[in-house]
Order: sequence, then structure tokens, then C-alpha cells
Amino acid sequence: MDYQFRDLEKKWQQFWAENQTYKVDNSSPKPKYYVLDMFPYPSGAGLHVGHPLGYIASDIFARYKRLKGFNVLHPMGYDSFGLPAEQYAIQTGQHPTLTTEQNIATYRRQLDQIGFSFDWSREVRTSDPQYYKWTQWIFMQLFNSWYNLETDKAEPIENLIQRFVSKGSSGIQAVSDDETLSFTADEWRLMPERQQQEELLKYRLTFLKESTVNWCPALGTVLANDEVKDGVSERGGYPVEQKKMMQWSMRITAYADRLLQGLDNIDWPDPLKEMQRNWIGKSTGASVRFSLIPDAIKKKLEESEDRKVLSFGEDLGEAFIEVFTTRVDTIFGVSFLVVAPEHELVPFLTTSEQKEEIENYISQTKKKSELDRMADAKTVSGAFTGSYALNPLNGAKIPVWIADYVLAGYGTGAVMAVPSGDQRDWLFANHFNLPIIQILDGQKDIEHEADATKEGRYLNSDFINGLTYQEAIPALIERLEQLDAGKAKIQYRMRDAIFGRQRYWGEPVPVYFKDGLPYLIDEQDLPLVLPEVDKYLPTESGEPPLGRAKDWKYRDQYEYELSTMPGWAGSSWYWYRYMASPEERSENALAPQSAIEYWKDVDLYIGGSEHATGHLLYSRFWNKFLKDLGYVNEEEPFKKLINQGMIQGRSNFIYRIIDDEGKGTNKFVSNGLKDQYKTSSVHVDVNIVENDVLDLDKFRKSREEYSDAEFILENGKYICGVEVEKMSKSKFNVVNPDDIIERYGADTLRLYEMFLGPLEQSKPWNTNGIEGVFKFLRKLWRLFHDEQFNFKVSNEEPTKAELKTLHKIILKVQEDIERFSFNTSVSSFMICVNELTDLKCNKRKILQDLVIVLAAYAPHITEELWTLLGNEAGSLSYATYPKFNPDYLVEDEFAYPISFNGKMKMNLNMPLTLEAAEIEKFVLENDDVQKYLDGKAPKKVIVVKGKIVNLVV
RNA sequence: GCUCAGAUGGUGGAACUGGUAGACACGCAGGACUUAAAAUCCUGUUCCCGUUAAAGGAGUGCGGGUUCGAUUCCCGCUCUGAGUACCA
Repeated sequence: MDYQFRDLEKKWQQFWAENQTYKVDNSSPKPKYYVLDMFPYPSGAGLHVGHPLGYIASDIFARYKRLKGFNVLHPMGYDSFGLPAEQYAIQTGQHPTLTTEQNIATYRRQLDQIGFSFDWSREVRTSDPQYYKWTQWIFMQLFNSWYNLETDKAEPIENLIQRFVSKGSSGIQAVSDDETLSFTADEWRLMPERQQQEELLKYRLTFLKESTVNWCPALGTVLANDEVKDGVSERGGYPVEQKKMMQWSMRITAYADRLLQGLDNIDWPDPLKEMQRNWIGKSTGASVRFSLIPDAIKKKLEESEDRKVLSFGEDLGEAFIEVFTTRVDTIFGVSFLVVAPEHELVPFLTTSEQKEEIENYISQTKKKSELDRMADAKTVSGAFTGSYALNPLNGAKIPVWIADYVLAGYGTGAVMAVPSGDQRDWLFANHFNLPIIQILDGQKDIEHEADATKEGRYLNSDFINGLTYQEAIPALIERLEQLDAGKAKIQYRMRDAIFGRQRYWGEPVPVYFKDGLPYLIDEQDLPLVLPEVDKYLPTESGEPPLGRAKDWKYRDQYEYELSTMPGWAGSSWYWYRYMASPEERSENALAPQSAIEYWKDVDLYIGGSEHATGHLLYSRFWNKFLKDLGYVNEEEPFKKLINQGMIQGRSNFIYRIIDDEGKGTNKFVSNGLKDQYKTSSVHVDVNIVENDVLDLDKFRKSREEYSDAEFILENGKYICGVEVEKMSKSKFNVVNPDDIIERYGADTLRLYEMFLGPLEQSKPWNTNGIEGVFKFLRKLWRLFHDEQFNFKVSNEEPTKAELKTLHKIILKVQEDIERFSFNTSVSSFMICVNELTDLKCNKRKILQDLVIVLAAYAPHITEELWTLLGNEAGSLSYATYPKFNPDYLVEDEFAYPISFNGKMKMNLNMPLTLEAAEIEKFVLENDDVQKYLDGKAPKKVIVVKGKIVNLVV
């Protein structure tokens, strides 16, 4: 029979499922190995060709490890909460549970078709109440914990309360909000409960905090930066503004230093570690207080009718702006301060003359997203508040400005500007005509740009004049501390993570409110199940969708928290749930201690680098927290991590016309004509585009808002724009693997995805070379069959050449898999089969081992050949990888490349036993070499034994 | 903007520690088989010049450097992709 991949693959997939071939036990005499994939969000578009890339690699690795004698845990599940299902629900009214289930069914069918060796009995879904029960439980542990800096770990909040009761707040070293109270034990005991709870909230690892969000009044909801384009919402094109909101946050900053240090002990790609280090952004510097000039404030007070200002006026003597700087040595070069437009002091700093200008500037800023503000470094903008602050070291009067390049959420929301040393400050100073003061004799050319050098000695710098950088820093810190105007400080760029989402399709937060204060629900009431709502939209009063749930109250009287958890909540601990076997899932723990002790951590984690600073940081944070409380044993969850490159998509764009007021219209212009209009680009589904021409009917039907869309065409067609970018549901450029499997089978898909290139490299999807991989499998099949496709292998002893071919591949594949170079293995398999075909080899002793070596890559065809060879069905997965014997590869001759000045001209065969001097002699005596030398002696001869000969002429 | 990564024939890529650049495939061209097509097999295929065959020369995004020798190391650019805190 010819190679019938359809029947054969179906047969084996069924066999594996029925016999639970890949079900794994939590105990085994074999060493354990845990191979994990980053689990997918089950999008409506189905699995796309990019997903399997990593899954195939991890499956090859898992299968290989089984052949090498390990007990392998290789599970899969679904990160099934998320925005797309909710948006679909808003459009169609269908419950996300329903669509999510349908999507998962599609994913499962697609995954099964590819022949993965997952233990499906351990599947998890983050949206399953039996799963999110434990996500909520972890939230409760975080709420009930504080971070003790003395022990450098999280501890139960009870410990903190005990200390408040016995000693008050003195001596407590904790990670907390900035404004904690000081009190004695007696004062604590007398405090009303409400105030006690307020105080404790400042220490809890999950807590309420005011944060800035993208608010879209027309949609009545908060948008991700992702959903905001050019200041308007991607959906509908409505204006978006920055708004402050009370939100749940996670005190990840408590773990900043441990997250940083942990990176040194894990085997992750360096760029990824570097990204995390940057994200955490530890910087050593100083905080400095610039006191505000009382006169200015007093004048302001006299002018003001706002009584609230009085409370500020009462501590006039202490009014100051605090800044953090890594270059405190430049403090005498400060010629102005810049505070964020949202900074709390801005209303007080603004004088009546400047009021209009400041207010205009603030309203402009509100329209920009944080990303826009950071990205736009070219245009200089800002406004003067009219107030001045004092340099604490020399009393210089310094104007206070606001500018949107300073972000309220970063550090103190204020910076000291040193135009001679910082280019952004220099541009600002140059634009607004502020002084640029040279502070180091090493600074060059500061009339034209800033010079951030630390070289040279200080000038114009008071008591540090003449000192070097190393000398100046301690002197300045000492002086600042004496004056109580500053101190040395370590600051992190990382902010606490916002944990609340104004959405429906996520885990409910297990919190209710009493007298406006948050309390946890009883642990027995878990899971707090997501309630039914009539619509998945915010309420009329702007509350999140959960506000629509009828009679949804804790113990029938208390309001629940209405926001839900973010997408990363469920994925921050899921690898522990996989450790629990299905029988153990009913136990009252995230996973049984015995399972956690057996599996410990993930040995190999494969996933995209796009998770570098999200999922991978939050997971490490939760893992450390769970370890602090003794629920898990490892400080780091993922011992080794490999980044799979992204299979990129080819995105198509349409261009929405923006009207004169800056609002999006429902009119779209073809790519070639877009320059004549003001437009914003919008992704369009690649499945309704062919050869970059948009199918207008399908487009109108795709969303209700598009049903009456108008188009400006070119040559009667709507031509879409094209870009290569990541394949993702939000970019509507998803291609799924089904038709490839239909045409060539799963083994070909597996080999082809590996053959495409190095695992960690990104590349746009194309199917150009797939034929060659398919031909390779047919060629392999033919090795085992005669001309009429009858199975036929010989029991003869192999020749030396055949053994050499076999042992080359045994070694090569082993080396390749261990360094995650799967593409080169596939090429080597082709070479191997080409060689065996040339040798007309059909010997059992060669082919049987070849089948095992190939099994991890192409499990279906090898299972079939394995049983045809007379082995027990299903036993291939647990066979033993053949042992490499180097004797078969020994060569006694080598064709030395002979190069002249580094250019290879010819090869000369020489025995490998020859030493350098003999080689040189042999080469120089050669006639062809003499012809090149043209009678002259070479200046130099370089001989590298077994590699090359180079003659310098 | 900031952080990180990448760039090699018409295409995907190989060259693992500084030692024969283009393995292995795709595509293309020519040929065999066939009434024909598909499938299969064989030959060629970096570019330029040139040829019966040859012999030359250039060449790993661009510009420089180190070295007997650089796709590989160093410096400076260009372009592309990823992340940038509510996509997951």
C-alpha cells in the first residue's frame, strides 16, 4: 500500500486516545520531566498556524524525553476568559460560556488532528468555576497578606495586626502605600474598625488604589491601549479620555528585588531576562525635595475662593515637590522643574495669570494615551504654572512647569530638569528659553545638544566644584540628609499591577463592601460564580456589566465588587493545577502537596516572547507569594524557557475617514486614495479579503456598525493596505492549519513547521516548501516497501556505509533536540533517507532504529512502520532511543580545503594522521599549488589540523 | 521615544567554538516515462564576465575596523518585527 496518511493518522490518534497512551502518573521510578506550553486563548477564529509551532516543538521534546526514560508531564488547557468572547457577546447577545465552549471544541478537534502526546485528563479551563475557585482563593490569600521587609517575605495579615495590637506601628518595615499612619498600640486598639480596615488596606498585597484609565464616555467603558487608536476608540471611533478610577491593584513592587535576583538562577533566553530587568527598572539615586516658595502660595491663597486650599495652606512650611533622580550630581544644573499635568499639586501651583494656559494644556493632555505621550519625543510642549520652587542646596528660584512627557504614575510624577545633561530637558529649555547651565568641565557642545557625561570635574556647582562624579555623590547625599531635603533611594520603574477590569467575562473578585470598605467573602462561599446579566455592556450609570446582575448581593445584603479579574489572573498559577491528577482535583487544594512535591516546577516552558513582561512576570510573582505562604516549594516556577518565534500574519487594513471634528465616520477609502483624506487605519479580517481586494458584502455583514458603511473605490475595487505583523485575533489575520492537514496530513505539518526555520525566529506564514517535506515521508515509506508497495524488509547484516548513515542521524537528532534546533533535524532526516535510498537499504537493523529516531517528529507514520516491523502497537512511545556509537563515524582521510589569502581554491585529500608540518610539506609539493604560487615562496602557511590550510602570498 | 530581536540566492533556510558561504528543501529551466496530463525519476540552478570545457572577478542589509582568514568578533548606520502595563 502507498503512504495513506489520512487513514493511518486517524487510526493512531484513535488508538492513543482509547488506550490513554499519554496518561501520566504522579509517581514513577523514572525521573520526572515537566514540559509545558503557554496555553492558548480559544478564539473564535480557531487555532492558527502559529500556535502549533511551539506545541510541535514541545511535543517533540516531550516524546524524546519519554524515549530517554523520563516520566513526562505534558498537559494542555485553555486560558478561556478574555475580551474577544465578551465583544462577540456584545455583538450577538450569545453568552460567552456558550461561544467559549464552541471555540474550545474547535481547538480540541484541531489539536487532536496534529497528534500531540498531551495528557488530556489533566486539562484546565480558566473560566471553569472549579478552576477559578482557586484563582479567587489566591486573591484572598493576597488580600490577607502583607510584605514584611524584615523577613523579606509575605506573611499573613494576622501577624501585622498582632504587632499593631502589641507595639503599634513603630518599627514595622513593610511594603505599603506612602501615607501610612503612625500610632501606638493603645491608639490602634481604640481605633474604630473602619479606620483599622482602612489602615490595613494600605498593607495588603491586593488593595484599592486610584489609577488612570482610558475612559470612553460614548461606549461607557474602559479601553485597553490596544483598543485606542489615534485618540479614538478602534470600535466606533469615539473620543477617549484619561480618567482616574478606584481599582484593585497587586503589590508586585514588593517582589521587585526578588524578581530581579531570581533571573540569575533560571535558564531563560538572555534577551527575555533583559526585558524583565528593564521592566523592573531598578535605579539607584536620590529623592530630593524642592520646597515651594511660601510667598507664591500665600498670594495664591489670597486670590483663591476655593476653601479646600486652606488645608494645604496650613502646612505651608512643608509644602514641597519631591523628585527622584539618578543624577543627583547635576542638581546645580537644575533650571526648572516639570510635573505631570495630573500631579495633585498642579491646581495649587497655578497662578491666576497662568490658569487659562494650564487648563488648556491639561485638556489637551487628557486626549493623549500614555503610549502617545511616551512615544512622542519630538514635539516639545508644556506650560508654566506661574509658581517657583527652591533648590534645597543653593536656594535658587526655579520655575515649575507642567509637561506631558512626565507621567503621573511613574515615580513621584515630577522631575528636576537639567538641560545641559538631558536631551529631553535640553529641547524643552531651548524651546521655552530657559537657562542651560554647564555643570561639568567634561560637557561638550551644550549649545547644540545635551551631554550626559559623568567625566570631568564640576563647575557652577557650589560646594562640589572641582570634585569628580564618584566624590560628589556621597557629599551631596550627606548634605541633603543634613538639611532633611532628600536621601539616597532605590527606585523601581515597575508599578503595582492594576488588577480590576470593568468587564464581564473574567473571574469575579471575591469581595463585598460594607460601609464602603472591602471585605472578603467566606472561603466556604467559593467559587463566587459569575452571575447572569441581560446585556454584556456597562450600566447606564457607567458601572461595569456585573452591575446589571439582578439580586446579586452577598448574604443578600452587601454589594459585591463589580469589576472582574484581568486576563493574566488565571494564567498566573495554572501549571500547578496540571500537577493534580483528575482524581485529585476534588481535594480541597489547588493541587495536593504530594503532587507539588513530586513535579516541583516546569522543566521546559515553551512560548512566545510577547509574554516577557506580562504573564511571565506575574506568574513568577504569584509563585513567590505562594511559596512565602508555604503552599508551593520552588522560588521560580519555570526552570528553562524557550521562546518560540512568532509565525507572523499578513494583515489587511481599511481606512476610515476622519471628519473635521476629529471623529471617525462610517466611510472608508481604498488604499491608493487614502492620502487625499484624513484617515485612521482599521484591521479587516484577512478571510474576507482576497489578493488584497475587500469583499464588500461580507464586510458589511461582519459587524452591525458596518452594515451601512460607504466606500470610496479605485477601479471599482476596494484595495486593502498590507502589513506583516503578529498573527492575532485582534488583528484579524488568523490562518488555521486544517486545510494543510487535509492535504498533506499531520506528520507533514509537524515536520514542515519545524523545517520553516529556527524555532525562536519569527517569520511570516507561507506554504512554499511543504511539498518537499511530504515527498520525504513518501520516500521514507518506500524504504520499507517494494515497487508494488508490499511491505518488505531484509534481515541481512548492515554494511559499514549503512551503519554510518544511521549513527550520523542518531547523533545529529539527539544534539539538535537538546539545543532546540528542530529545523536542522528535519534536513538531516532528508539527507539520511536520501542516502539510504541511494544505498538501496531495507535492512531491519537500520530501519527499526531510524523509526525510533524519527518517532518524536512524525509520530503517526512511525507508529505504523513500527507495528509493520512486528512490534507491539503503541509501544513506540515508550521505546528506548538508540545508543550512538562513534566508531561508525571515524574517518581516516580528509579533503583539506587549500586557500590562498583566505580564498578557497582547491581540495587535497590527506590522511587525518598527518601533523601540521607534514601537511604543509604535502601541500607545497603539490603541482596545482605550485602553479598558484607561480614559483614564489608563500609568506606564511597556516595549517589547522582537520580543518584548513591557508597560504599567505 | 525607550527596551529587545532580526537581515545570507528568485523563496524558506544551513554553516554548532573565527576555518570550504549557499547544506536540505521550494521554485525555475532542460530531459526521461506517457497519446496527453498528473505523479515519479534524472540533470542544472548565488551573481557578473566568458566558454566546447575552462579560467577569472564579486558576494552574507550599508559604511568602517580587528585577523593569515569574518555570515560569525568590535564601532557607526539603515530597514523590519516584538514589548511598552485593560489583547492574551
